[in-house]
Amino acid sequence: MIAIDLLEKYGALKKFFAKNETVFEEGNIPTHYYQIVYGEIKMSNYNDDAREFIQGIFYKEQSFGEPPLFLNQKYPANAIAVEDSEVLLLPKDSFMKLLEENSAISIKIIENLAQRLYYKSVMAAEMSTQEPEHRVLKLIDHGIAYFNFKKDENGYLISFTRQQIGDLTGLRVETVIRTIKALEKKGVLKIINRKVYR
Amino acid sequence: MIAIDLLEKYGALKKFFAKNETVFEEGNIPTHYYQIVYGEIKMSNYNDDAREFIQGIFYKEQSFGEPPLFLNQKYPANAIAVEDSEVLLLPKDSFMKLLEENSAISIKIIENLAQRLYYKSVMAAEMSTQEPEHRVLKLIDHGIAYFNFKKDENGYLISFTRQQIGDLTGLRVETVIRTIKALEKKGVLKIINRKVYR
DNA sequence: CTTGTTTTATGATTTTAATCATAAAATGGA
DNA sequence: TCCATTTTATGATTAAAATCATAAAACAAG
Repeated sequence: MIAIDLLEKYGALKKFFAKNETVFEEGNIPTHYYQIVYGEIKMSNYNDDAREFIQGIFYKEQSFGEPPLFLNQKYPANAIAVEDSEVLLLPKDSFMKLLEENSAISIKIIENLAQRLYYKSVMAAEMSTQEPEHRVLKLIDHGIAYFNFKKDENGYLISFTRQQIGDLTGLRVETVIRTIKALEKKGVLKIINRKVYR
Repeated sequence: MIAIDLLEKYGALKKFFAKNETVFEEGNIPTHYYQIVYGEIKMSNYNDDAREFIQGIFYKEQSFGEPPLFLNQKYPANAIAVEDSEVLLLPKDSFMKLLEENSAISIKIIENLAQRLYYKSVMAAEMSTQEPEHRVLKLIDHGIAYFNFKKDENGYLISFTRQQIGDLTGLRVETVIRTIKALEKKGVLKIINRKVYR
């Protein structure tokens, strides 16, 4: 999102998070702007009986956790490293100073938030009113456009586990497995040794 | 959100929308920034079998429909006047010019988008993993904080119909009615001649 | 290479909200 | 004021996804 050297000019420091390590927790008050150098971070909630809902998955060059930072509100979800990752941390005050002094960055932040809001709007409508096949397909098609899925001779490889798809769509693993099978039967996607292609 | 005189300085014009009139439709390409002078506008989707999902309800001084405007993407939902309303329309080019020349407004836009993203995040987690009582209560408590619910001697009057609560939470009217009854029995809210108080 | 964990898989059963049916009360236009 | 529509309401039934149980395949860590 923001150029690394610009962030460092304002005092951002790199921090390493091992796989499964927590970056911040639900309920914490935000203190920093976070931007991934490399790796993969997920933001998720756990409900009363430990069921997970994944708010989003973020990859290199992407930022996360800004909304509560701007609002002085508690984090609504946890951020956890899905794999070994390096993240740039910039203290809030320095970040706000950076924004003030670089107006082009504000537009970038706006576009980024707008993009995430757009995704949430589309998925919210899907999750509330559509059946599993529709929901899973929408998530996959969104993933192709915005996550880093790679294309090969079989099509786009959907690099999510069935559990992750479930946690992103609010469905159970078994339902996702059965739904993906049904979608394959309909010919809208392929399963080649357990991997899903679209 | 943005001062009316500033908007008008950049060429914004007022437009009247009668109750139930459409402001814009899902699939349209955005051309203007919209800000409500007075009235009430809802944004919502209809799924394949005409079931509605309300993305949000907006009141005076609030703006709506910005995300796709910034992204040059189609509107993901319809905007309809819930009651007679007056809306300020500013063409996209003028709006972007306004933003460039008034950096403080960018921060306001960021905060507004952050707020809406925060709401969507919380509701998405609720809708995917929580039971009806939890979902309805979360919506009501959010409404108290961010919609214009009025407080009197009985508590906050929840000025949503049961149908609207259903369309905002992804539940059916009958389920909402039964859920509200159950919540009343538990003492977490009151029903005084069919009106809900919290 | 072995072992523990995660991922994918399938069948049977249960639960819960949706659906269907019906109606009284309230509201809003004409 | 009357009539059509919307809102709230309740009971019975159904459908669909969750849950439960179990296991093979794949993967990761030591």
